[in-house]
Amino acid sequence: MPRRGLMPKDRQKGDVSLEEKVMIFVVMASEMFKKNSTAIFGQHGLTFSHYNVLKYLVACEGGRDTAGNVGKRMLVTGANVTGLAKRMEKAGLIERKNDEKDERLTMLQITPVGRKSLDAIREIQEQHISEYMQTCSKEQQEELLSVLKRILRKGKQLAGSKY
Amino acid sequence: MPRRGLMPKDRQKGDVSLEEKVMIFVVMASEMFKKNSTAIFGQHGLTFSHYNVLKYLVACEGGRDTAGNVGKRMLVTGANVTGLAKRMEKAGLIERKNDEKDERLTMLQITPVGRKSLDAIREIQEQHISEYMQTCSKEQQEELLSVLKRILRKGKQLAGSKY
DNA sequence: AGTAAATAGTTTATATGTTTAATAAGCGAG
DNA sequence: CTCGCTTATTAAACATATAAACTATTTACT
Repeated sequence: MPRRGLMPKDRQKGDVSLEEKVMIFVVMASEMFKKNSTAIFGQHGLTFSHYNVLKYLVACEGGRDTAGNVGKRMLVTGANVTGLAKRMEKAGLIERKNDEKDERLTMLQITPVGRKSLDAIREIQEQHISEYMQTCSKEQQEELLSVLKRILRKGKQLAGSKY
Repeated sequence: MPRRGLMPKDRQKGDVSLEEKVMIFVVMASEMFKKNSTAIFGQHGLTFSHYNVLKYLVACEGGRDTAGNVGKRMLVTGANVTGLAKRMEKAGLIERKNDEKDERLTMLQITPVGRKSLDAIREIQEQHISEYMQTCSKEQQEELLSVLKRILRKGKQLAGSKY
């Protein structure tokens, strides 16, 4: 029987390689974390995306950045940011206004309400995350982070210049 | 100044803990992988969800399982499976029919077209995944998988009996 | 200055995914 | 045989995502 590609001879067609298992579990762990986080954020009127935008903005100079940069960070297209930003503005979490120097730019700025929402969530989310991380040592966390960073960088490479 | 919770004294309020960084990168790596995979699957008329359903079904006895079990595997609610399964049936990837023994159950079964789609994607997706995994050793992959499994299990715990 | 190209966002159309709540139908224990 | 449980579907509302077409602005070049 002919063998194709890189499949080890002890792995059958229907089996799943270690490599694929790793990526499957990256995705499943992520999905589970997102769902549990969304449940927490929802109690404070935020979606997972809302939280991440706020979390990013609050770390920016003046609590503001361009729509484009937010999109890059969130790994989504510009059209997406428009809708997301509008919903967040309607919820009072951010403000949108054009940059004074470059009128093409839409600046997104976190509002006091947005900061308050983040504050309300901070402790419980830290606790939530700690639950997951209790399953591994600090050293394992460091290594996990290092590997994930390399995986993400590779992903960006593969995606080209989209993000 | 009072200190609250478990925040180490050398971390400022706006900073991100190692623990949170790990989870952020789990999510970002997952999102990036999903996007790149979706681009590949899209060339064969599949979404990321479609692929995962097919991948699961093909490993099942007779290429079939209940809608409920598929939902559990995909970490989504039943209502979601209904819509997903309908779209996949319309695309000819699966068949839906009631179980003969228990008429409550909706069995989802992969069709020859579904199998062919999977076959068409297999090699390129294996190559795609290998690209990511070239960034770390087999030993690191084993450890990564082991940690992710624990994280996922913890996530399921936290979610209760939903999945 | 004037024009072309590049950049940033928005709009539109479409598809997909998601949750909650209400409903329907079948099964099984008593 | 009927009550309660399980399973799945439906419906409504909304969030997310993409591509393609379009507007407006800036920058580079002649």
